Amino acid sequence: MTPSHMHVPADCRTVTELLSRVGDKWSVQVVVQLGEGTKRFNELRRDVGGISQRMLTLTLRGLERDGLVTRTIYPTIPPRVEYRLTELGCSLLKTVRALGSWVIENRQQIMEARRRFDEAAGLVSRSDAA
Amino acid sequence: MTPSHMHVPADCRTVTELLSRVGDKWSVQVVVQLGEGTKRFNELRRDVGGISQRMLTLTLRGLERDGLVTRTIYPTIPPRVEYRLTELGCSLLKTVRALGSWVIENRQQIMEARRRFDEAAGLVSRSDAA
DNA sequence: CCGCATCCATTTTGATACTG
DNA sequence: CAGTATCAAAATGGATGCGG
Repeated sequence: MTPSHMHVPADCRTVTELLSRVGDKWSVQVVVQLGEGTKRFNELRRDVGGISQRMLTLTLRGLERDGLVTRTIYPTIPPRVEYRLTELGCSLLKTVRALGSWVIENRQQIMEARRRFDEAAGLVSRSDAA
Repeated sequence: MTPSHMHVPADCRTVTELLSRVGDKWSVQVVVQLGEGTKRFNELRRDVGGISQRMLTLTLRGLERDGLVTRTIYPTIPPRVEYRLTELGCSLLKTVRALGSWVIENRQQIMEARRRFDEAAGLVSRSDAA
C-alpha cells in the first residue's frame, strides 16, 4: 500500500472510522488487558485503572459489536460475566502491540520534543505578555 | 508522578496518552498525507478533506509539538508555510500504515460483525417493544 | 495566504443513584 | 457483581472575523 494509491475516498473514510474505534482512549487498554486472558467486568475495571463503570460498559459494547470481544454471561447469583478476545481481537492485539512498541521505543524522543516545544512556547508567551 | 518504582503502569499510561494523539481522527490522515512529501497548509487541507481550518491547525500543532512534523515558515508575501514529517514522523508512518492495513484486511469481518450485532439488538428491541 | 481567537452546537465523559 | 439511567461538566468540532 503505497501512499500514491491511498486516494480512494471510501476506503479512507472506513479506515479512519475504524481507527477511531481502535485508537480511542479505553479500547486499546481494554484490548491489551484482555490479551492476558479472560476477565470479568470488575477485574477489567481494576486492571485498566481510571475508567468509569459507564465507559467500560460502552467500550466493551463497542468492541463486542465489532466482533473483537465476546461476552459470556453465567446466570448465577451473583451474576458472572466474562469477556474475552475473539480471533479477530487477537489479531488486532498484535498490531496494537506493535504500535505500543513504537510508542515505548520513541516515547523519550516525543517527550523531549514536547518539552522543548512547550519551553519555546512559554518563552514566546512571556515576551509577548511583557 | 515519576515512575521510579512503578514500572508497568506508567508505561501503560504513556502509551495510552500517545495512542490518543496518534489515533485521533485527523492526525492519522495528516500523517498519511505528509507521507507523500512536504505540503503547504491549504494543500493539506484540500487533501485531507472535511477538516476545518481550526482542526488542521490544532492537529498540526500537536504533531509539531510531539516532534513528528516540522513547520517551516518562509517570511515572504504572501506567507508560505510548509509542513513535513520528521524522521520520527516517518517511522510512525510505517506503524500507522500497518494498522491501516489491518483495518483494510479485516474491515469486512468487522462490518459483518457490526451488522449482526445491530440486527440482534434490533430484534431484542422489537420483541421487547412488541 | 496563513492561522489565531472567539462564539456556539454537538459529542463525550464522569459521578451518582438505582435495579436484577 | 454487572449493568442502566440521568444529569452536569468537559472536550471537541465548526463558522466567522481579525491580524500578520
